Amino acid sequence: MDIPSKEGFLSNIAYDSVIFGFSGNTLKILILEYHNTGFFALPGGFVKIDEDLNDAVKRGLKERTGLDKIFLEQFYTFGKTSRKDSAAMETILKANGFKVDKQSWLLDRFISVAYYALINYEDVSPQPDELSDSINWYPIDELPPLIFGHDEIVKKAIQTLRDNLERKLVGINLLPSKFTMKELQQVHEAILNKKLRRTTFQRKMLGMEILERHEKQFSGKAHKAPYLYSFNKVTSGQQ
Amino acid sequence: MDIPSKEGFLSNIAYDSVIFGFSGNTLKILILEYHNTGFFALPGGFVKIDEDLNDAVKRGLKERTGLDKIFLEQFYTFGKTSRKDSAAMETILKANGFKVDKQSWLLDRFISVAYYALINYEDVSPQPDELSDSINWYPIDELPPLIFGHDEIVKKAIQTLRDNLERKLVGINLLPSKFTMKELQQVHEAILNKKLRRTTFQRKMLGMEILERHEKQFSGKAHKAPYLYSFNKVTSGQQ
DNA sequence: TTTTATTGTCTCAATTTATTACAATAATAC
DNA sequence: GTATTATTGTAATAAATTGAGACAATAAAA
Repeated sequence: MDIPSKEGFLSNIAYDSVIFGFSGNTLKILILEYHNTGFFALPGGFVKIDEDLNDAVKRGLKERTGLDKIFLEQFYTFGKTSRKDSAAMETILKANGFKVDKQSWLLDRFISVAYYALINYEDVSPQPDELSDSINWYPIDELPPLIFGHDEIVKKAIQTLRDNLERKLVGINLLPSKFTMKELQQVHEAILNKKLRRTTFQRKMLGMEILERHEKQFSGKAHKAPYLYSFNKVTSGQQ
Repeated sequence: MDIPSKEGFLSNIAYDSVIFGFSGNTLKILILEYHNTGFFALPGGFVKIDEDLNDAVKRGLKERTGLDKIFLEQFYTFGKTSRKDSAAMETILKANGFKVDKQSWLLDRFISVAYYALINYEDVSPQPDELSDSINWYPIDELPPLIFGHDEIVKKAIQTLRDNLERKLVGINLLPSKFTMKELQQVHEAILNKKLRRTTFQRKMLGMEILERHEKQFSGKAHKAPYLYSFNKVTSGQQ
């Protein structure tokens, strides 16, 4: 079988996406594993000749998660020559039954534009692409080693998410449309990896005047029921 | 004359740099003008096949400014298809006496990784490249219209600089190694485009404990001489 | 010697943030 | 039913930060 054609894609340019979800009080990332190689990597892809870069990333996310409108933000472009790993790529292609030509565009060097996405964990059942075996959620502190320098990309994604958390209140994008104050606090705690003070957190969130209060949620627990909140404006990093 | 050869450069990838300087109490940017076209643009360039992206940008800056170690930070990668302007590029090439081939790589679409640099205005005498006529400082609120979507790049660069100013105290990189508190305040005011309170500003800067105080500067003015300060740790966005 | 303009620092007020306290429940245990 | 338990929402107070003004200390000029 021949390698997928380069036709229609830009050369030397790729994107990678760090897709965050929140479940079991833990921040998780979608990682894919390539068929019969033991190689793990971030989901990524290429840009079509006549496609906006951001649209290419959205297209890839749609294919992987089925989701259309999600929080998505570009955070860095990685361009070190050391990122190239032809041997790993060759292994992956061979494991997928492709005939490998030394001149193949896939063995070439790519500069990768990295994005992070925030999605509601419950909304997705991730789909692997044709080269990969599986795509699964991994807690951010239990990631397998990643190829193609993707470890560094994840590290910077987490740092960016932390930096943006307060300024843009991005954590909301990891929750369902209605959530309790406690859930929001747990998201913040998972991202920052530290405990926050309940009263201060609550006052700060309400003080921002971007939360809308709804009916109470009767949890069945032996205590006062919490209110549900939703976000009352669009916070999207999409340009 | 034939168009410069594509040989040795990555395809579809370029970089653009927004180079800030501070002079006459005003924030300025280096803008180049192409020979006989009336077209203005940011200085940019291409990445060699076996060159790190960051190194390519540093190389370009060195050629334009003669400076080696300067504050440089990547801030966004622009990838809209609408950025392509083959007509303008063709005009530029013709004005430089090149035979233009419709297939030329220079007429192709580029995804541009944008960087901003902060330099000490007095340290440079900018050099135009072979395609351009001149390279000059322009106050940020008196820029000519720029081609290739560079207006948008400048806008985002200024916004990034503002966002980073307090967090990273980047303004220092626009000054000589020794400076007065007043000069530092003027840099901040130029970047934020608003007046700051002298006493509050001074207390905040000194409170950060990253300034070192030196001997007084005798300015020849009829008042108390100010201390000189320098920055006591490296603040570089270089990766 | 006095005047002028600016600098460095202090004080007090205003605002913001942290911490504690406590009343209000929704279910449970008796 | 009534007391108990585990939260939640909010108010009250303390601590920290920031804003605004005051003032003494000059370096040079008048």
